Amino acid sequence: MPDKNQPAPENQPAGGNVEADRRAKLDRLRDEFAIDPYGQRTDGLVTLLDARNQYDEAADEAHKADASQDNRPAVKIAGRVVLHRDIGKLVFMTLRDASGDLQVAANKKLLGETAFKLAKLADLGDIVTASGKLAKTKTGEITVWAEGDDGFNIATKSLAPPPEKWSGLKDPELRYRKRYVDLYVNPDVMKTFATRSRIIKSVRDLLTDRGFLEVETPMMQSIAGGAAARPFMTHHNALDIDLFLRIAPELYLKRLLVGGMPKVFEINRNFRNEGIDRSHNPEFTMLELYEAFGDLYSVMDLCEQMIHNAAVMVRSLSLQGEGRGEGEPSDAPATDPHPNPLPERERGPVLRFGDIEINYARPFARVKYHEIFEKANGFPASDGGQLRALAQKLNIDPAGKDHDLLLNQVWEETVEPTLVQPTFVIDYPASLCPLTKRKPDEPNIAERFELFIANMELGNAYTELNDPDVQLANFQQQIAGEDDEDATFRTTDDDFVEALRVGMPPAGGLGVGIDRLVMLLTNNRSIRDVILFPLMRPHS
RNA sequence: GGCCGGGUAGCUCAGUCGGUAGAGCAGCGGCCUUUUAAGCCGUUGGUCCUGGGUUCGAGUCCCAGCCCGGCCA
Repeated sequence: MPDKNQPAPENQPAGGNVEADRRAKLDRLRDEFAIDPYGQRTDGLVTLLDARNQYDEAADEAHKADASQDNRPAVKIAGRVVLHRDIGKLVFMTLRDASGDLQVAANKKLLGETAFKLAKLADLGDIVTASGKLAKTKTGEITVWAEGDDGFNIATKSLAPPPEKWSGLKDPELRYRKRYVDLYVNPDVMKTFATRSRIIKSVRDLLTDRGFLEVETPMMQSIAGGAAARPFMTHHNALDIDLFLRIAPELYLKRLLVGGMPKVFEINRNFRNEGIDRSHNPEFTMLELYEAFGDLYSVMDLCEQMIHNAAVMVRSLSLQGEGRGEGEPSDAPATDPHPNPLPERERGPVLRFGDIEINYARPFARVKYHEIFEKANGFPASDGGQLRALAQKLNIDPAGKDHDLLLNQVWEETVEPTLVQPTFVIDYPASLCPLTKRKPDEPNIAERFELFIANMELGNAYTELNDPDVQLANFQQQIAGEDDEDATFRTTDDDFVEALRVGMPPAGGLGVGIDRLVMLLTNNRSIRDVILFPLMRPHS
């Protein structure tokens, strides 16, 4: 056994002597206990939640009354040690896995000598296995009482010093950089990402049930089209060509409609070389879908159903959680400062987002762009004089802007803050949406909607433009009209125009920001809390 | 891009008026068979983000920079 009192070695690793102490234990596991501190396959494990649910109160009571009666269920479990209480000949540990926490007791009388020594040797952060019977302690805690020669083992030694055991890992920078620690230290984080996976599955299930085909289109494109955004650039060596990471899959998905796929969708990453803030990460996940012979309204119904379904699913998850005494939204206050402003209607789940509650009952509100402007501001959107006056009051410079552009800036300032509950805004001015079909009887109105929830723009949809001549003219006008540096990235996608010449059926198209949807449904105010590894500047 | 806040032990945080760097947890050495953040005794551990400056003396004051967060555009 190494001398514990010897001075710490030189070249101490970061973490003071903690890692050195743990490396000494690693050596002991190999030399003294002859076990592999990095483990191997283990069959027959159950999750900590499953183990807890197998506890049999009657069997426990019967055994306590008469020790010769023992029908208590036995389980084999694995988990990370998050608490370790050594009281001599008895050691209590709290293990954690993705399903929850469970206490293990190592009793010198029940365990083999080696297994008991291992239990005393285990450190916070080690991944251990235990097998034994389920029984409550004096204080009523359901506990696995490890038993036998193999009743306890260290499956993976952790060398890194763990975070503080009840304050946990709080520093947001460390949480994002060391997400692998954040996930096990902060159970709400695990829950958010489990819910994220379920939300995406819910969206995917609805679309595949409706006959949509899931496809993958290029992320590396020689022309970055389908949106107005600055792309990332890269280079392919063998072909010696510059490529862009895509800013949108739109132009490829539409080519699939041309080819005869009637309903397609893609859930995948887009990349935009722009700023980072609470709602923007350079790579983010979008759903885009296209439905041949649909239009704005067909995809509106689909969008509404999709978000409603996801909210119902999340609500049911949190109700299950409440049953076990967990599952409240991560930062829900202990006492509700805004008691029940909305009754939970039979059809509609209600989910908290920050201080507000969002009711996802169908149908969502549908409002016209101009009407809601007038309602918010008290004068018609067509009134240029009042519009300019209001713009100045809002510190928006009207110089050089045409009516609709100025209107939209004022609209964003004055109307968006009112759009809290799920609301489809329709009848956008056509000049703001050059890539959208016009209403047949109102050429100044675009067949477009945007969906707002909690003041965030969540979805955007069009009746898609499929006239190749109009599309080509729009490309050319867009390039001619812009002389900022972004314009260097804009190129007419001739092949896309060629595809439209082949003929794309009339179609509805929809885009939904998946990260924002997850933020809403999991009550996280920052996109970094719903992306596992948000982009951070590298550290030395 | 602008403004504001933060960066001190592995983690969570104190640090007064500028006067030799602190606590809890973790770690290490002990004691302990029903603990719940176990407890008790002892104890190790510091590039105070970086670089300049002021000063007899800087974690603290000043300047510049880096990183993170928040608000705004």
